[in-house]
Amino acid sequence: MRTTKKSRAAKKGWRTGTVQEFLGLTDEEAAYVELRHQLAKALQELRIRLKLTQIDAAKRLKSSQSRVAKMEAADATVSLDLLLRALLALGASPEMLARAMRRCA
Amino acid sequence: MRTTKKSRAAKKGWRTGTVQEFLGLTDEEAAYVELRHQLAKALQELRIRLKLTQIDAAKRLKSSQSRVAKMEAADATVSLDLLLRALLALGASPEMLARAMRRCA
DNA sequence: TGATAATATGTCAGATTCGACATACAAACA
DNA sequence: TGTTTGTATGTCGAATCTGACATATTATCA
Repeated sequence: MRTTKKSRAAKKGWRTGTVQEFLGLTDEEAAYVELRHQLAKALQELRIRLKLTQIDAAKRLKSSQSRVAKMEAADATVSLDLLLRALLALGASPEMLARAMRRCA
Repeated sequence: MRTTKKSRAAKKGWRTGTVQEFLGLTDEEAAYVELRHQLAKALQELRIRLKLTQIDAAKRLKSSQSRVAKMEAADATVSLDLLLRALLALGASPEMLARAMRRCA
């Protein structure tokens, strides 16, 4: 964020800070959340690149449309386990996963 | 594997092939298993680098010694989720995780 | 050798996550 | 506008995963 935006916000009385601060997450919790979001995004991008609907994807994953939607939304009821298996099932390479992880840093 | 070893094995009547072939795993199943093993190994290496016993590690992870042992053994009852959270809890960087992923390729 | 510390394995009740279904919302087009 | 297609959200019984405990196995050292 350029300082201008932050200071403008301050002038208007907005409190600024990270989501992590706001929720009081530890570093590892924040990293975990971030990781989930990066993988969820990677999954959606991969599905779209393959020109699949969520229903198509669900078939390949032997799951349901609703669960695919939740995966892509990084819903709390979706485990990293499921996210990673979904990515692999759609043909994501370990290289691709590594890149998604890197994005968390 | 250098060819010499494989051909020597053949001479002795050993059948050679990958574990994947033997178990009849699909590519994605094999990748999933490999991923688990790489992360399990990374966890053990990290714990040892920190000079922690499994009991010490269990305390930091708010878990038990037996579960830590199973994590490091990539036991079937341990999810990728738990493995990744354990790694993060011991301070593994996304960079480190990315490196472990890449080792699967 | 035996004692002690570290790690591995088996089991289980409670917690979490799963696929599935119903249904709500949103975009594209008639 | 209504219809169709794709996506999001809420719920639930069944399946899976979890920490904990007991116990076995494997070092390490006296």
